[in-house]
Amino acid sequence: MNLENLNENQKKAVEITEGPLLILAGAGSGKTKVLTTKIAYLIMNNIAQPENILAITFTNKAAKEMKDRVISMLGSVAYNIQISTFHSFGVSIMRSHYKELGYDKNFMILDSDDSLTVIKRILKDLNIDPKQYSPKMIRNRISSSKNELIDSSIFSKYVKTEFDEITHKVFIKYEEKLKQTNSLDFDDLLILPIQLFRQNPEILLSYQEKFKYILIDEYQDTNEAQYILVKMISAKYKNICVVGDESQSIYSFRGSNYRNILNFEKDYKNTQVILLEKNYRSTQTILNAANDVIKNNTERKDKNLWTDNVVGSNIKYHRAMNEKDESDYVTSEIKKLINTNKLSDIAVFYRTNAQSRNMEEALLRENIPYKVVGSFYFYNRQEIKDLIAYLKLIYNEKDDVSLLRVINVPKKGIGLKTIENLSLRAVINNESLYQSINGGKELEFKKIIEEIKKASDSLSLTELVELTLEKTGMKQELQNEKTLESDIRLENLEEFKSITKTFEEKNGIISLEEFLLEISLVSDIEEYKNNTEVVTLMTIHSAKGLEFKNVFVIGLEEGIFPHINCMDSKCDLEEERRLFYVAVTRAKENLWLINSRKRLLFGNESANPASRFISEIKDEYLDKDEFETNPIIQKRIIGTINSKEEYTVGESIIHNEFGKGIIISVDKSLLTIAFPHPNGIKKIMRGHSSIKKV
DNA sequence: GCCTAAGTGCTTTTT
DNA sequence: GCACTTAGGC
Repeated sequence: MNLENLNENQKKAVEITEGPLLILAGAGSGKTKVLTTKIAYLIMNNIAQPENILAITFTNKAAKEMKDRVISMLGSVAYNIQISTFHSFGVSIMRSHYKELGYDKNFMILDSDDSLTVIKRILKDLNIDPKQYSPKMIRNRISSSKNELIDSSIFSKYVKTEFDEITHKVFIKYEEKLKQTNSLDFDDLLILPIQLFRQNPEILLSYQEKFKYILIDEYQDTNEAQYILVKMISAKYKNICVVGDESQSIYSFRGSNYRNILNFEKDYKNTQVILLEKNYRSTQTILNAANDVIKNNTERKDKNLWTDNVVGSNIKYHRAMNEKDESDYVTSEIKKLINTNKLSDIAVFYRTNAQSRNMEEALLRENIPYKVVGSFYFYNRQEIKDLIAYLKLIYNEKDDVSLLRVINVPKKGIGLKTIENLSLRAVINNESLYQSINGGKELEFKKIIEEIKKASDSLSLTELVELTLEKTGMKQELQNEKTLESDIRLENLEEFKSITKTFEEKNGIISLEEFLLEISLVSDIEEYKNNTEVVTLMTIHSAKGLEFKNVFVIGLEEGIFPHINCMDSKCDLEEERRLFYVAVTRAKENLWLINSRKRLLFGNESANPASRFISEIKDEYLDKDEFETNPIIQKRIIGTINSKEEYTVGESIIHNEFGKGIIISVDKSLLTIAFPHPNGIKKIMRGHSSIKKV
């Protein structure tokens, strides 16, 4: 096989096929090229059969990209290579071994929203006030525990605070509920395979024998469960090749631990290490800027990323007046690019999903086609969620969560009372809600589901969707409504059918099971579309692993990026900096860094100083476009507080947490108060703690 | 049981 | 600004 187009180290990385191999690959150093070439090398040199190779990536996007590349190198044999995300790999294990773990064949996967719904319901059952104990926090706590392989019984040993105690109670119920409804959450997809392997060494052995060659991309982002899973499967042959860069570790909120990559040599004896330091992607200027920023992090291995690409043009820094002005600026710059660039060469990155909206509005106004990657907006629409809930229930009647969602959709007079009775009966008889239906208006509902179920065997997926929309009355209801709103909903449902159609065209005859599994892991509509000639909008997290000729990073303000929740601890701040590093190193030729003096945040106007990351870049690499030097922003926290007392604007008060402040506005019982604060960040707080008149 | 208005809290990031 | 919850009238 011809490895001529690789450099020395890349070549070595491909040729070392036996034993543990650690590839420390800086941004843009061609690691995907190395990985895909390595897979091709293994197969073409008959070292491994396609089915002996397991390649794991982090995002669906990355998996798809790798698969496409391998297919173009190897042709159809490549279809037998398991290239997937950790989670979809987990699904494939569960589909073969659900029995050993006591699940039914038609298990369902809950996304994080579903998990939250389950937890809210448990809180209700346990009479716990969700305002006092945030369901989200409980969910996150449970999820991170699971990712550390801590189940509820182990968790009991770590209970210290009252919150822990509540979490523990909910944790137990949550486990019960999921098992009872034959459902798995995302974390189960990692920990159940581990449990399976621990309990059944012979099954583990079969996986070890099957996957003799293992490749893991973005190893710095693995969490404990993923780390253990990989370790187990690779234990026999130890042909494990991991690629990563601790400077790009950005998933610690999900339990990822970049020390996994720093410790790889200790974990796997006789590891060979290869450094890929030459960058093929970016101009020298962009690379210099990235290096300037990342060197402010203390916890990192020293890498020296270099390139022999051209110096390139300076990075453009623009400070806009407000968020509208910001997106208008980006749009006008994009318009300048259109003549000489493909739209697919342009990307806009932001820190939080909410920031896409202004950008979308501006692009819509100017008729510039775009796509928002990783937006679950479509699947989060009420009508789509309802439809999916119906489909899930048709597939798995034990799915109580879905049943509760749609039992009264469209409205048929089934309210709280009915559901309470139903729940009670279900608990007593230890059966699902669906099973416990035996009369009333609910029976009508059950009959409809039964009818669709019966018909489903002889229908294609798209036909099944159509039948569901008709039999349930969802379609009729919307057609009768005849409002703008209902029209949009109908359109969305049509769009859903076009997704199932595309799906069928791509995959042939597809079962409801396969479809539901797929959309539970890939709930991003863009993955199913082929609209390639568009500008790409996405969060920096989704941008990892990708590259674009022209990159805009917006919202570079203290409090947004670095995000306000990440500014307190050094460790979080370093992760924000790594995130910024990822953003910058996506750009091949041109980079814009943009922020705004003022913006509407949570409905309040706020003024944030420019992100510290900008000042970490040497001035010589920046073309600054701001019509005044950065003013020293007045340092204050703004708090809004409920109060019955009479206050007037301008009055001084004392707050028991923030100290002295001044009333800025009075709106009914809502007060907005300014407090001096060293960070210069506005913090919105409402409805708690007391203030006193001075 | 359904509808509406008022109230409340909230946004990191992904599978 | 928005989505979600809750209370109260029908």
